[in-house]
Amino acid sequence: MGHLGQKIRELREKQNLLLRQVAAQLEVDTALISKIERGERNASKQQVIDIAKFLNANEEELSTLWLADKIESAIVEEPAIAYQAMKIANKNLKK
Amino acid sequence: MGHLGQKIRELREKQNLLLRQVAAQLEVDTALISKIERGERNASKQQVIDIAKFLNANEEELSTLWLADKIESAIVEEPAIAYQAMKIANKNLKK
DNA sequence: TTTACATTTGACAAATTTTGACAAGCCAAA
DNA sequence: TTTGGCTTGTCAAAATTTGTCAAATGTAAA
Repeated sequence: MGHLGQKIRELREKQNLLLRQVAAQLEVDTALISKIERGERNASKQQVIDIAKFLNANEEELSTLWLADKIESAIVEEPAIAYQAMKIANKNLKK
Repeated sequence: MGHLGQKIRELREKQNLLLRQVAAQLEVDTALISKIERGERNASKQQVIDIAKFLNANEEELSTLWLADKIESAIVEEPAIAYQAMKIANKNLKK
């Protein structure tokens, strides 16, 4: 787990930014950003938006990773039936 | 939303059982079963198992619907990116 | 109509989960 | 060593979820 966190870390390091700087921008503790990057905590939707902006990243891309993490944490306990369940969920999405 | 609830109601009515009877079996209030059937509340995993047993239903089928509901509620706010996110989640599921 | 149930609804307290801060700890580079 | 960046564990506050209760609503028979 941690698609979003991995991506954030990658983006942040590529720009030589410190956790502290991202944290300041979002007005949260450094520890929280650390946890988000390592997938120990989930970011809120607003935080994803703010991070995307600060890191000059594509907001939709980050949001997609964020949602993927959410889905993964929903299915992780039930891998055997996850695929079928996603098929059902996806089908009804189209309506 | 409410794949599981719909199915439960269908099974229960086909067997001419009352909410009260299902509730008694699960040792919960009738109102809760009503809410589960109408998708107003989520059942716990254990409740899904107990209901499947009591209604002589396929446990895996009900669990799948239960998980589909969970996934749907995760993606419902982000329909535009849901498909892509599911693809990512599914990909990592295989590992 | 009344009556008798079955179901639904809304409000609520209790329980659980999530959230973010804080402080202490770790680790690598100087 | 010290320094600076990151990580970790713990905690209280906030938010969400859970199931119950009582009242409301629906329904079918008498």
